[in-house]
Amino acid sequence: MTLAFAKFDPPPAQTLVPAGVSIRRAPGEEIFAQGETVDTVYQLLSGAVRTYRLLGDGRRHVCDFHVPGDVLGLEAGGEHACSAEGMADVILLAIPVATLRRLSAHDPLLGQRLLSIASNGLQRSQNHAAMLARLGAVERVAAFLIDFAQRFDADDEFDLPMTRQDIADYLGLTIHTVSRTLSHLQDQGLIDVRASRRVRLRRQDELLGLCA
Amino acid sequence: MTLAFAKFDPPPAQTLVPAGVSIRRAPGEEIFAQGETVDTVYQLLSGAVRTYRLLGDGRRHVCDFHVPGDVLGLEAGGEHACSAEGMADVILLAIPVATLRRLSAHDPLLGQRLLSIASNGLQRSQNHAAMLARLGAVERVAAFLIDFAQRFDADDEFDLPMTRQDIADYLGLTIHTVSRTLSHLQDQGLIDVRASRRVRLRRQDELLGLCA
DNA sequence: CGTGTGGTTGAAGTGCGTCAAACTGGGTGG
DNA sequence: CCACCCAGTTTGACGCACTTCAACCACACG
Repeated sequence: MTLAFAKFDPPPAQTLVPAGVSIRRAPGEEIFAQGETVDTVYQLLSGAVRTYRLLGDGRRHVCDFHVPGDVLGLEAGGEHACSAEGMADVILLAIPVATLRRLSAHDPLLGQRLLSIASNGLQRSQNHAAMLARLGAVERVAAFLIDFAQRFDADDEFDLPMTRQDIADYLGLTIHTVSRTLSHLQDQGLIDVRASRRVRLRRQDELLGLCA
Repeated sequence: MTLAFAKFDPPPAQTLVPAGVSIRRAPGEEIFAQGETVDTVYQLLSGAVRTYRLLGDGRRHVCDFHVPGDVLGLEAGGEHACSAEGMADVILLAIPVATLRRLSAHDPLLGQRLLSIASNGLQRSQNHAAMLARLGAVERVAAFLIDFAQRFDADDEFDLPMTRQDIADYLGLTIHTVSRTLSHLQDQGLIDVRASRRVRLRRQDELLGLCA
């Protein structure tokens, strides 16, 4: 658990609770699945995770991408509304909900912390919904790049841990449109796609201007 | 406050806390506004409320419609991410966040209640996002009608408290598409639009089948 | 009876999806 | 070392669903 921290830089801001065990997952491996009973909550220590839902007819919707420090699986009903998978090698802190409930019964601060995590998730989801409802393809891709850069790296050049299909399913587009839009932004000189997974943001201010 | 309950049937399941004062708002009147500091949380006692965001260029996105019993304004950061307005005459219970914080410090059950409210909101928002990302106009309108009927009324005929523009801004469509889609569903015999605001669901099962 | 707000409907335009094909880089085996 | 393969990606041509533009309609209110 502390070992997991040691080799990464920077370490997650803080662990949710001084409890739980760290687990490891390979890329593409399932962490929890849509419909499963929620008995464990996870905090991502390193790597990157996607959460997604499968619709009735097989269409996929990526709910969010998660970075170290994020808490996953803190959900309302008794069962998970999303599945979660690593997009790279992933280390997580697994915390039984029973433990969480027990601790928060005596620690109002933890309760507030959990509330704040859920509220933050709500806010992210509402941003996401607003984007899907009202922005065009260029605006969506620009918003995605800006958001990703802020959350993962804060640098202006970085590697994307997800495929074009993941991005498309997150943005409500097809891989074709995502690919075309990235090419388009490159033609405009706003970004460099140095390799399919490696991107440099050249005019972050202009990208931001595109996000409405 | 109890007076507010008395004249409505059924009354909201339960009040959040035995505190706060009831306030009244006219249709279209603001309850709180995007960007304002969160100093009060509201529980809707009667009427119907829309929460919405304005994007940079004036486009509007309706985050959700709220029914009696719903809690509004429980948000993460220090400020509201949405504005809230009544769509009809509205009665709300206004609870200072300071009160809420004080009570929840000594009542872990309240903390869990708040967490569950926020998680439910998150789940609704994720459903909403998935719909916006992946469903077509007919599916969106069908999903909206089914959801609304379940939450407001549970009957198969009801009045919509919102305008076509509200629905369009909620579904990520234009009023034209919403109107056309309703006409289309009526032509199929799935619904009756008895007046512009009054709808009857004739084949709820088939509507449900459209929602993927 | 005139005016205004909200809703419906038609015709034309367009942004993204679909279909189809070519490309790229990494891995494997001959 | 090269031939091959394969998943992921890019790009083009075309079609369609939804938007846009433009009327017209319905009902409430002064």
